[in-house]
Amino acid sequence: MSESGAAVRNTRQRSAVSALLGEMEGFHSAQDLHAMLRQRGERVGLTTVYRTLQGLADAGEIDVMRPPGGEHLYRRCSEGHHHHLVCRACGRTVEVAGPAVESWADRVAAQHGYADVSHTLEIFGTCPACAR
Amino acid sequence: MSESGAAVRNTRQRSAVSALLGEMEGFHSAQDLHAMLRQRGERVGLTTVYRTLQGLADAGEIDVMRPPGGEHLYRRCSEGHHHHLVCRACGRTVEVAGPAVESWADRVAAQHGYADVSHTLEIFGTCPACAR
DNA sequence: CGTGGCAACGATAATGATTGTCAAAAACGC
DNA sequence: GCGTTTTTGACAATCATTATCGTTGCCACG
Repeated sequence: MSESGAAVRNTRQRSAVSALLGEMEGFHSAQDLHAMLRQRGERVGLTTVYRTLQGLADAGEIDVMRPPGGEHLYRRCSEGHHHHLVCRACGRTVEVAGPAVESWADRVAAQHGYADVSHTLEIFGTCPACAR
Repeated sequence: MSESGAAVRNTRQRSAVSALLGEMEGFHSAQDLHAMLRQRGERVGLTTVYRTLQGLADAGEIDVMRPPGGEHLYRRCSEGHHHHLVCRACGRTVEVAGPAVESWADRVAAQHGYADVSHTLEIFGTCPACAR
């Protein structure tokens, strides 16, 4: 028992999910991803997909969105803190950064004495292609 | 058959839900509110509570939050656009306004050609009382 | 190279909030 | 009051997510 109790094992299924996320554009639900893995012939259980996605999300390697309407959507994103500009119609997503927003949120929270601050921000709109 | 067929009727149940929201502080789930109405002796069906809350939310009279963990939370808020600073531990909520954020969001969306823009923003932290 | 411990897997059942259904009741206009 | 139309509400249905638990396979160490 080494002191680095990571104990995260490298399994075929985990690799498959991670690889799939690497290729995909945009957000997809857990069940979507599961279906795609099946189509590819990868045999991965739905439970495992959920578990893996949660693990990746906890590790900060993917982003989670909870759109009104039910399912959680996951996506491999660039590193660092950023937010999303999402098309209501087609789902096309643009990553946006807003340093000013980050500092504003921290400042406002601090003013009210709140500590250990985080925030969520999503921008919705209709993209140029769908606007027509 | 008139197209202006709003026809929103004023019912005892609707008043009860609205009144309850007026007295409550903080966010509460639909099932919470339903239980409270029951305790008061008001006889309102759970289905109706959901419907009423949705109606109020659509009308912009209350705000909805979807915290990680499941249930939708509803709250009567001050009018106008604002966001929430929520304590992770006790749920205490502060309304905050950030005109700069609004314009930033609109500007960013416009830069990418997105139209009909809206956004959601929540700030989470630990309030002074819970920090100790 | 073999083996044992332990985490991960995965099929299935359980959970639980939300939504749909539809007959009966209540509101509103006249 | 009366008829029409909306609303109500008990219950069933939906459906994504989570828990369960026996099995499998990874990994380290002998």
